[in-house]
Amino acid sequence: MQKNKVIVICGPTASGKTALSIELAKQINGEIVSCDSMQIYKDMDIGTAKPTPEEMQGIKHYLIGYVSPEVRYSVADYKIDAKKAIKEIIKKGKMPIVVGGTGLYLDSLIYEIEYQDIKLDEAYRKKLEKEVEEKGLEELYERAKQIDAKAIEKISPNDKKRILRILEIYHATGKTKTEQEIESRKKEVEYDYKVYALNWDRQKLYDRINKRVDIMIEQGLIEEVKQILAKYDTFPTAMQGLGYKEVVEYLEGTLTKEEMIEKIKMETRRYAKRQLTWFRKNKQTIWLDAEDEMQNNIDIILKDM
RNA sequence: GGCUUCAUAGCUCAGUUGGUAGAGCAGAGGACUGAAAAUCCUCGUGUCAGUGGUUCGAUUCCACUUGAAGCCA
Repeated sequence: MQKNKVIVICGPTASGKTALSIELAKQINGEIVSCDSMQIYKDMDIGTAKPTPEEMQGIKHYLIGYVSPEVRYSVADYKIDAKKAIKEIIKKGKMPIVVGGTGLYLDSLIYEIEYQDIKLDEAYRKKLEKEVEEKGLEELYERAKQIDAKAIEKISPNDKKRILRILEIYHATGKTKTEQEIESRKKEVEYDYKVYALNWDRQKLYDRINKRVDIMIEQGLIEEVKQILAKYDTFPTAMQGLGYKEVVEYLEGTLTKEEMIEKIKMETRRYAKRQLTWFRKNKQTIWLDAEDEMQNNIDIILKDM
């Protein structure tokens, strides 16, 4: 049986994914599934560059602004939500278009990675964090090495997050990370994902990022952050968002306004670089020249259909 | 106008008791399976301001020039 096609538009931040995907959706009767770890949150609109209703032009978007910033969201949640959205779109007889820049989330779809149904053990993570402080990361690194020597080969002794993760997986499931990863890739990929990535001359992309940050400030990013801080109490992951944590530093007086703006620009440029590294890894990806006419790129996508 | 100090990587600065130089930041490349807009790894040749002089050899010492900062008038 032929698999259903799912179009994927990825690329670094500020590369024009939104505009291209909406135009494409209009031409092929599509609907859009966002693949963005920050646009999922409510009330975080300006800083995450969510498409506005006007921009959407009536095209339905899924997985945008539907989670409270107080919720701890993860790739495992995303996988479930995105698959559901894709299924729904196909059921309607429309074409699903996955759009976004979060490489980890995207991989969960295109490689059909299966996550076991386990919750994060907050208490255990806190305990580990405390141990790091008291005994040092080295000791936990050694412990992780005992549990899963293969996984630790690829992990730096400084990579706290991944070292803790090895311990957490073992604690929660009794399995090693290596074992778990093998199991997670057993299922056949359900859809025929066609992955396109937008590419820019680096300097031009950076100019766009810089300009976009200035616009976010003009549009009221600082006010948006103030409102979120007033409305919610905790931010397990949402405050990792670029722009948000820097505005918080500014509000706390750690940074001047100018320093804050420069820092957001710089961190966003680096983020774009990391995104490009991620997307370059998948050799099936078809790269589109974002500086070309939009319709030319749409035609390239249409030709493959 | 006089005196003093400074001029080294894109930026901030070390350093060479004379044998052509190295940190941080920026930047580049990479990794990535439940925090991922996160987290982590690797990568340092540049007329050592310019022109002369001393010297086997000058970025280093000397003179002058240019520029910057400070002090005195």
